[in-house]
Amino acid sequence: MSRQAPTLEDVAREAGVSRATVSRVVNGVRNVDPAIQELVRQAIRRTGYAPNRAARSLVTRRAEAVALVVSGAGDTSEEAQAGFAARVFADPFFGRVVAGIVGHLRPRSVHPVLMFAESAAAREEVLTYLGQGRADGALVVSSHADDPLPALLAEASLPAVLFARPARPVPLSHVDVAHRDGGRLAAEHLLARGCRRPATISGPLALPAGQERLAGFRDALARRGHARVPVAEGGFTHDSGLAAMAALLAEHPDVDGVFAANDLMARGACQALRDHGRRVPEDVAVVGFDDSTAAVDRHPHLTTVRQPVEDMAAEMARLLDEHIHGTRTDPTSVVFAPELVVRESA
Amino acid sequence: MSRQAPTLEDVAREAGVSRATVSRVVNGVRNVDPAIQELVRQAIRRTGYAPNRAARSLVTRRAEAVALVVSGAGDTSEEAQAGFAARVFADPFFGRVVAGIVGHLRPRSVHPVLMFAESAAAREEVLTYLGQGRADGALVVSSHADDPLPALLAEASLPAVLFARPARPVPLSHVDVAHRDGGRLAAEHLLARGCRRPATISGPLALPAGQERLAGFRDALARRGHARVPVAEGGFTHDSGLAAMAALLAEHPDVDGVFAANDLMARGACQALRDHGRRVPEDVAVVGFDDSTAAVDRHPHLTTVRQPVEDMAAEMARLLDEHIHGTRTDPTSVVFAPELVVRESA
DNA sequence: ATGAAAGCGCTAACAA
DNA sequence: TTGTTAGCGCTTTCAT
Repeated sequence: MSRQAPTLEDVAREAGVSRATVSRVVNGVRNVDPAIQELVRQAIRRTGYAPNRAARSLVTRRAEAVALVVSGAGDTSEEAQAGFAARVFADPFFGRVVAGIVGHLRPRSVHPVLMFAESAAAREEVLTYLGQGRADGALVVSSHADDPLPALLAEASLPAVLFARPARPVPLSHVDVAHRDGGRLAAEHLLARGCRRPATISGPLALPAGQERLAGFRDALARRGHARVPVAEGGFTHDSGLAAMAALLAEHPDVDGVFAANDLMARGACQALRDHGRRVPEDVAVVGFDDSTAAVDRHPHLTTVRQPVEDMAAEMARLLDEHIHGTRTDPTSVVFAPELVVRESA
Repeated sequence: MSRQAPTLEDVAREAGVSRATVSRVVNGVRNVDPAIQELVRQAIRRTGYAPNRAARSLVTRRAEAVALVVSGAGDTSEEAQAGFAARVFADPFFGRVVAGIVGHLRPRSVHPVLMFAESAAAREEVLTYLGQGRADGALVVSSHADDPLPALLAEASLPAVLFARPARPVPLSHVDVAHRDGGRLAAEHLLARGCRRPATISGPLALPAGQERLAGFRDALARRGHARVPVAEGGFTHDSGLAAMAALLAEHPDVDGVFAANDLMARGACQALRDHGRRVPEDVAVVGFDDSTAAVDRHPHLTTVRQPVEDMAAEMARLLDEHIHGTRTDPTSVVFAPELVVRESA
């Protein structure tokens, strides 16, 4: 709309040097006389020059941007799409992912482009976007077990890194947390505080995260003599946690400890427990998973298995960097250790 | 990393026409013989051609991307930054904004680049980013009353549209909801269902939204004979709502209706109420504001004043479009009507 | 209706 | 150390 933006040429003229020299100081390439460097810097300041990124990208073949794609599964209609974005963002987990990614990207001045891939058309769009070179690679967070996007990305050999191991193997790097260890941590804590009748609200068993948190919890309990542990499957949402807890209570009114496979469900469990006249943690101890904002956004603050999400997300970004720059070519998986955070609920 | 991407030139050779012709069919410019058009389309398919966006942007001077900036106020440190992103995303409100924006942007194949402007350095980055032409304009959502970004954007005459009227006037377009009308709706509903002792938990009074929702509520009540209404100021968070409700209860144990200036605080109020042995809505009716996911993510589902956030966000994107394309030059404000949604809590 | 050709602003050989 | 120059892939007059 406004004034015509100054170009390298303008700065060069202003400083009385060539375009190439200006380009060199802009890009911090050495072999430039300090005096001239200063001259150029002043000219840049005077002209208010800012490098045109399209021009640069055209020659460097790099967008300095990555797609941050939030991926679903189905062939959702336009209607459902709006809800999809809202739902994803409602998950307190996602904010930490973004924070971790931005933390890594920002110092490198690369920026995340937000994309949703909840339908076939949307997935196609992601591929096109990357194909056009508008982003150098993709960071993908799937919300479903059978998300087709990772495979598509791999097939097109586009640089991409996933959050969490996909349900079926895909030759793509990913980061994850040691879910089994997390389940174990929860079990041991419950036992250590004296629980005799532990139960669990698992995540969706179609997801590796759901299976493994459960397996870790069960194994640790089995090793300590609890062969059969009541399980109710949840869907990682508040309501499913509430319902699962109610079901558990109906079958086993004497439970005194619950491990919920995420914080949202733990919150739901707390509410169900209160609705049934049980105090947390006096009557029933509750351990969550994630350490999301949901863990401390109301009382009782949740004792929970912390996933170092920010670190994991930063590592995703780092891996993607390496794939983009060709420093790493083989798919790699980096697994982080969970950590028990003891608060009020157990 | 992989195969060299095909260019216009390649397609042209393949189809036996000139680059210009291929460009024309790619961009849907008429004046191209239908037969040749088909020929070119086939060549495109065969080669798997995808236009290089950097090259296109270089000549069109358009990035086909907009910055979606979430803006704070202070001069926050790096440390606090991580928390900032997580906090913003935790607000169920933000997901709807994103959904509305993406709904408008996607059909036009423009994409949102996520940026946080919570510190002076980060704000500078936003300006640079736009100055470099990496995005054509900015959609900004401020979380604080004294956010300096809008003024900076206006000063640099960069295309930008705000969500909500800024606390101090800035020559930038924005969308908003009629807060006063919303407050009035809440008051009338409470009265209509028989409340005799209404009170309110206001938003931060530094924000126009805080002031006006309160003013609308008060005015409507005053007109119906309730001259003095108990008010507790909250901070739009769950905890502040809980605390405010507790304070209200301490001073006025007989309240029978509460208008909370957003859903998060309404949830906090519900919890405080329950903690004090009051049933919702039997003993105390609660009305929220926003109709965010928080309104229905647990029981009782909230009766609330719905802000048509998706529509507002879409309108933001539309306005920005117009500013970018020069179809609109003067700052404009578009105000949406709120709507009462009656559910369980009142 | 189609083609030829001139750039858009930048980087990166290559020369000097 | 600095300058010259050749593109990067695309759109867009201007001819034809």
